[in-house]
Amino acid sequence: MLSQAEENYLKEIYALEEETMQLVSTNALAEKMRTKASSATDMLQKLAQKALVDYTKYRGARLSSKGKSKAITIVRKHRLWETFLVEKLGFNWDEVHDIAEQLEHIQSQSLTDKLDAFLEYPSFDPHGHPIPNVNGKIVASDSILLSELNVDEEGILVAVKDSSDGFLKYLSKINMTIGDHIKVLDIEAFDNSVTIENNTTRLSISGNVAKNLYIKRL
Amino acid sequence: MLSQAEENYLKEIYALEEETMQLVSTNALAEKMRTKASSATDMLQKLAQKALVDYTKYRGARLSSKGKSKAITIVRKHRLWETFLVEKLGFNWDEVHDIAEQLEHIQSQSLTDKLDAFLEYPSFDPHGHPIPNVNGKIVASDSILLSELNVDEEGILVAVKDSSDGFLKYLSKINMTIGDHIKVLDIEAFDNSVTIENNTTRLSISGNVAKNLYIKRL
DNA sequence: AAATATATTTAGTCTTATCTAAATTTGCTG
DNA sequence: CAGCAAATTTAGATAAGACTAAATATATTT
Ligand SMILES: [Mn+2]
Ligand SMILES: [Mn+2]
Ligand SMILES: [Mn+2]
Ligand SMILES: [Mn+2]
Repeated sequence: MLSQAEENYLKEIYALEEETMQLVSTNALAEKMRTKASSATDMLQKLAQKALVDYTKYRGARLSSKGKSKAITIVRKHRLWETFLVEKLGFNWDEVHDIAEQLEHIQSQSLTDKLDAFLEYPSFDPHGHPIPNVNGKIVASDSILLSELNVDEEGILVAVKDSSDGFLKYLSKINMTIGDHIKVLDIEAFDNSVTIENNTTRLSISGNVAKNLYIKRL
Repeated sequence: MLSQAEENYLKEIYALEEETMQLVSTNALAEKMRTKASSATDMLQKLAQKALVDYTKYRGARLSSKGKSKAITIVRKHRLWETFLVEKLGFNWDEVHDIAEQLEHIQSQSLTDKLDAFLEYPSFDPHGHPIPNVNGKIVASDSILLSELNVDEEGILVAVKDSSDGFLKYLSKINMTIGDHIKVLDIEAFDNSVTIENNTTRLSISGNVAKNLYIKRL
């Protein structure tokens, strides 16, 4: 059985691999885990020892198939719990991450499966992220970042990239949520800020914000 | 914030105090925690240091009011989660203890409160044990053990004392659950076994079983 | 290709929670 | 009340996971 620390590292290695499509470096991992490079090295050595990652000294690591399957199980639990917290307990989408960070470590296959059934097998969590099914299968997404849209293009906001408290609270403040219909009205060349129309409201968002919103083209 | 180990010890000290109404001894605590006396001593010293227990070397320990309130919070969470698992997810009452043993350590006051509301503020868990309310208040019980009933007395099974898997599975097997109407037909003097009528069925249970069933007299 | 900068690993320390073995205290018995 | 047994504490070790400082490897510049 894996410790919570091991599980958290596996999940982060998985996320970094998906994001960069490259070997995960010690520094990148340490930064995400908010720890020191030496700690990341220790953990990579241990995970390699347990055959959960393929790790080459000084070069970086990637998940083994065993490690990947563990990581997906944890992601599945995390997203199911987030969905439970929002759908059943009435939390806001910006309140659930830290709680799910704990709940994802509860060890019980039958609990996960019954929770999944109770929620009626959801495909996406409150942030629009896909929930792996019981076999670890994840629905492919053809969404792109809002920053990649051109003027006059439209789409539906299907997910956020950054799901930090701060970003989610900002979105709530500007009244933007998953499912919104968005149209690009203008793009400022000098700072990449984007003027959009959303819910018949016109507003301007920074380039950084635009890079954290996943849109499905209409 | 308390570690899981500290929380588990606090909960067990609380249970032992309630059960024996005496100072908790190192050996008794170690046995319940399935650890060694030296480990229990270490933990008692740490808990005393944190003012969660009043502890006198060689004499034993009792919870401080701070420690008791922590313990009750953990018991509250444990029993709320057990109720959730049975009522909402469809687990059997003999499957939930180990999962709740993990869930009780999730840190989030608002989660506990929202879960309580979602379950409509239950007063008892699936084993008939009272659930402390948000202020730590526990409903007093006037139930007695089945072993204390005399021949011809009747009552309702309101709770189990032993809530181990094995005991609960046994009760399921003989078709006995919380809420059953039970009448004592006969008591064997030589081994304290009890013949009862339950659900119009007559059956015999051992003295040990009778000592683990809480009955409310009719 | 050497020099420098950056990334990574290693060595050694710390804390928590466990254990075994040894020392100490308490409590009971003769 | 002395002596022994049981209960409890202390001492010393171990493992996980973190940290700092030092060593080493890799990458970038001249
Ligand atoms: Mn986590
Ligand atoms: Mn999410
Ligand atoms: Mn527990
Ligand atoms: Mn219970």
